[in-house]
Amino acid sequence: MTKPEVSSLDLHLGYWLRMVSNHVSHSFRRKLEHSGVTVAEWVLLRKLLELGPAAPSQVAEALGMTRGAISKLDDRLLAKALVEVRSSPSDGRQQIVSLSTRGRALVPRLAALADDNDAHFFGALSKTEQASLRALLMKLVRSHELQGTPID
Amino acid sequence: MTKPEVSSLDLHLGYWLRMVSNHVSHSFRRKLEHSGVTVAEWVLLRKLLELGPAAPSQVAEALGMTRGAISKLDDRLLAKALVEVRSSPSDGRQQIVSLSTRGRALVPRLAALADDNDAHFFGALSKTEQASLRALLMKLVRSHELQGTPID
DNA sequence: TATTGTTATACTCTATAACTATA
DNA sequence: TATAGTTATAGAGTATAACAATA
Repeated sequence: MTKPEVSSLDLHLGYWLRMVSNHVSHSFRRKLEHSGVTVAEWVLLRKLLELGPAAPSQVAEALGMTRGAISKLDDRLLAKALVEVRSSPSDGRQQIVSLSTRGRALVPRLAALADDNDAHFFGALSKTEQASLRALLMKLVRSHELQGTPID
Repeated sequence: MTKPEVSSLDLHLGYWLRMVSNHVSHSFRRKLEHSGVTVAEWVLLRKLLELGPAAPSQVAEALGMTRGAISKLDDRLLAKALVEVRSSPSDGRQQIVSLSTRGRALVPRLAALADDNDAHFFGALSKTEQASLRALLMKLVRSHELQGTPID
């Protein structure tokens, strides 16, 4: 027994991943503050731009979150007039959420902030390294069929 | 103008990083549940093993967290009898937190869970790819002098 | 009954800032 | 005064589960 103990104390990839990711998100949160939008809200707005008008449950599915969580976010975005909600003509239970004009105008500005944030953090890597990192992350996403962003 | 709009909608490395990291952490949280310890508590326990007996402020510094946050975590770990706290003989203000016998016994078991989790997620990558990912993350950590794990 | 969305409740994680007790 | 730690407060992010309306 050669003191195996905590074999891989500092070796967990998950640990480093979390550390880096948390710093990136934290920094992004700061950048978003000025626009009065949180990270979770940004992710939802961004997904809505991608999906177009969509039902909350569809968004929940796409983001890997619960309907309750999406409902709460929708409330906040509605209060900020960044999305619009209407009922489905075909199914009275269903709603359709879409970006408002204001929301559609805001998304590119937020995306620019995300660009800045990316540039700041990943600028420490060469273009080749950035591409490698992206490829590795995408491979993990595909391998596990990660469907969402449980922002958490 | 060739509809630049949200130029890099799906191109943000930060986005993918967050997605993967959140899934890894989420899965780890599930694994930890059985042991009655949260992710943040695990990180603190792990750091305490690394540092040995240490003052809360020292741990806060090492993890890039506030003293208030550490204080709360210490409370919880104390309630679970996983750490012990004593006053510094030399300075009445200062305290010294260390793993209890029970805590010391637990850490390797939690590390094993972290191993499992890593294996599950990063097993989708080859050994070479895992090494690349690690190297890239470490480069980012070093470049930005990330001192902590603002778990968040 | 099954499904859509809402709401009530409850955590975790963390920050900020005010406060207490030493030094 | 300055430092160590605590506490009060707040808020983001999210889950679970019970519920209402509609199908």
